[in-house]
Amino acid sequence: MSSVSADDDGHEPITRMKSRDRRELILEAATGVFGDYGYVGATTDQVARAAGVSQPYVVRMFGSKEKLFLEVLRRALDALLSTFRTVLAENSRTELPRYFGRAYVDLLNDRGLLLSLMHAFVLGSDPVIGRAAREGFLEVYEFMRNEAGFGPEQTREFLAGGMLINTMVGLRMSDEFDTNETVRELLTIALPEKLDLLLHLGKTQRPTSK
Amino acid sequence: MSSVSADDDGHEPITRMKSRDRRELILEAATGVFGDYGYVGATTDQVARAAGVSQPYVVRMFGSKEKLFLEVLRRALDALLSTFRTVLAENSRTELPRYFGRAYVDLLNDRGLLLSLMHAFVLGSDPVIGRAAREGFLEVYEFMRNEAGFGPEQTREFLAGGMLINTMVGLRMSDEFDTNETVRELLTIALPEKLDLLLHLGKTQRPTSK
DNA sequence: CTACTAAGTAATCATTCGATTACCTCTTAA
DNA sequence: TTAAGAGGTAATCGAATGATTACTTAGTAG
Repeated sequence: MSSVSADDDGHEPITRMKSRDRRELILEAATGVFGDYGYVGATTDQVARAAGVSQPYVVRMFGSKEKLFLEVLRRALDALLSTFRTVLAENSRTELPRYFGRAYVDLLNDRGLLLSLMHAFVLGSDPVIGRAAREGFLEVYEFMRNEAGFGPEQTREFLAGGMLINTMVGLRMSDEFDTNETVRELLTIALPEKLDLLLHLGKTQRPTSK
Repeated sequence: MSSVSADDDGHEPITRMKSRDRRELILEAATGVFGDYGYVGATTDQVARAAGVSQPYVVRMFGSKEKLFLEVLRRALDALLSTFRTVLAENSRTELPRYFGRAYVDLLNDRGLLLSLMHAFVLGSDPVIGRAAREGFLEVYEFMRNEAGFGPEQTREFLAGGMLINTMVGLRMSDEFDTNETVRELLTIALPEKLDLLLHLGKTQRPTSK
């Protein structure tokens, strides 16, 4: 969730914002909340609170919870792809996989981003979200094959590694890092360098109440 | 979901069963439903209908939706591990990875089994389900390392490949197989042989109403 | 037979949640 | 200065859902 004023509770001088800016704020908050609870599990009220606005405002601004999630998904994919494109532009072709890997793990800094993606990837049965999720995954696949010039097996390896990382994150496996030897082993294996990054995201904050 | 009398609607001579058997039936139905809609998205009523019993009966038999899901998760893990143990016992150590891979994909025959696992793996933030899911994943990891004798990198590769397959299934990517060239490419790459199996599971049946 | 137990349901309740409505109040252009 | 539009909320609604309660009825042991 937003690192600044996580619990934007109370009624501090809610400064009026241009709706574009407010929209941005809400999308960031929503990314965090959807990442933590999933599409179905998250409530528009949680998003509203995290963004410091009222629940009806969230719904009205995006039309529906579903449309809000679709925007979150879209933004997450854009962030992922644009990150990769930057990496692609700044590095030589050799060693590219390693750099992509690093960049991917770096995306964990944007709390909720990869988690929201992950949640979308499991919603294949949903008529509208499922379609969007499939198309999103395919975009990434096509980027690898066509833009980055990865071969089939190289692509498979990369995507598979990414899904393993996603799973570790989705499971909040890092929460158990210093209490469980096996977890340490697993995470060390699963994360290509950058283990420290995962660990310093802070233990998953658990809002006790919805 | 159950292949026989999928929609056990109406009030056909509901033969009374020993509760052990009924329990089994409900667990199978629940595996399918949870696989399709996820823990939060699935309703106890959907499970009940799929099992051909009333909703209160489902809740009473398992205590709560949460406990029901935990049992589904437990069974899925047991099925996975016992399958692997069988493979392990029947084959020589060399070529083991390939056989595990096949066995894993074969598990797709048990509709909902891998999907339910996948759904659990994304619930890390849930206090009780998250813990169970982490422990479950660790069981699989430890099996690979200790029982199957996989090395670290070999284990990583295997788990990563598994997560990629899970993602393809969760996304219902195969639904698009014959309408999208890229999907064909992706699935061919992602699935080590056994592609046909994934394709013949039947297009995800979509009950239009909950 | 009969009475008891286990299998199973109908009815209904309390909550939760997304959405809608009706309203308020800043900001700003003329 | 003021009207109007944009930013924003309080109140509330209806549907969905997990759970509970109070029953009914099929087996089955004696």
